[in-house]
Amino acid sequence: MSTAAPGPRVLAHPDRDEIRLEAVLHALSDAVRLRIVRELADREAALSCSYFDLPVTKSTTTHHFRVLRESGVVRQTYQGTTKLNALRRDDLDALFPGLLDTVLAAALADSARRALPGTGAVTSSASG
Amino acid sequence: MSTAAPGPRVLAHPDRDEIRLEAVLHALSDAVRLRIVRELADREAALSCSYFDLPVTKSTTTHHFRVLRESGVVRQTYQGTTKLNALRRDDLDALFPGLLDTVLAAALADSARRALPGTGAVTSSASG
DNA sequence: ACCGTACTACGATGGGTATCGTACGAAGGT
DNA sequence: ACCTTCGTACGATACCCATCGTAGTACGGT
Repeated sequence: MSTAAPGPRVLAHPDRDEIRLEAVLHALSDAVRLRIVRELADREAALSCSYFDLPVTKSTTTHHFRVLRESGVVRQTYQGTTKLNALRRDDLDALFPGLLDTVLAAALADSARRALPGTGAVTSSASG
Repeated sequence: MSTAAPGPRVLAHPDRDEIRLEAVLHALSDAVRLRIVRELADREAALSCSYFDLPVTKSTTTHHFRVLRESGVVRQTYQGTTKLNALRRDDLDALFPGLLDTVLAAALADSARRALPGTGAVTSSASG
């Protein structure tokens, strides 16, 4: 006997038109999650959770993936013991054309910029 | 006598290269703030805080404007008793090209979509 | 000098959330 | 069967944050 229900192993995802912009932006406004999304976009493939080398524990990782899934940014599917994470690029692009790519480009620019101590460009502002 | 320092009435803004993507995304991930930013972009002008008819109290409004300012999304300047808020479009566009416009377009799409009950497009997902 | 308008500061509060540790469940290999 | 790997669930914690009300400051007009 299998005692009872052994666990459906099914993950709830928002439908395409249940995806809300604010939830997406919130999901992307965290450093760890942004890193995950960037990696997913770079690899252009579904990656397991353990693929990522994140500066947080496994529980926290689970939490972040859940936020990404529930906001509609990634789709998670079980593949044996591992769970594959794929960017919902089609849905995101359909709903918010260009948003993902622009954020990705911005993330690249942001991290590149922050890696440099001072490129001489003091920018401006704080003047008037 | 003016007792002491009457108050500099100067507001701290992040320098252009202190603006962080995550902070910007976080600032934009709130419905009230997104609404403010959309209005600012639509009017293409600096608007006073009281211009906005927001569903929150004045204290909360102040809070939201501060988040927008401290994240580098808006620039605030005093103009007599009122405070003018202007989108930092130049800085944002220089740092994250296209980000603001894409988010703005996404916000438009999102609110338009949410205004409609059901357009027939049941989307997909939730199938496997 | 007075008042009104515009915004701020402070304190409080409730809810969210990022983090952890530990214990558990599910799938696969030996 | 057993163990390992992968991920989840739950509880705890500390922090952040959106919200409010009230009291206060700054500026401009009368």
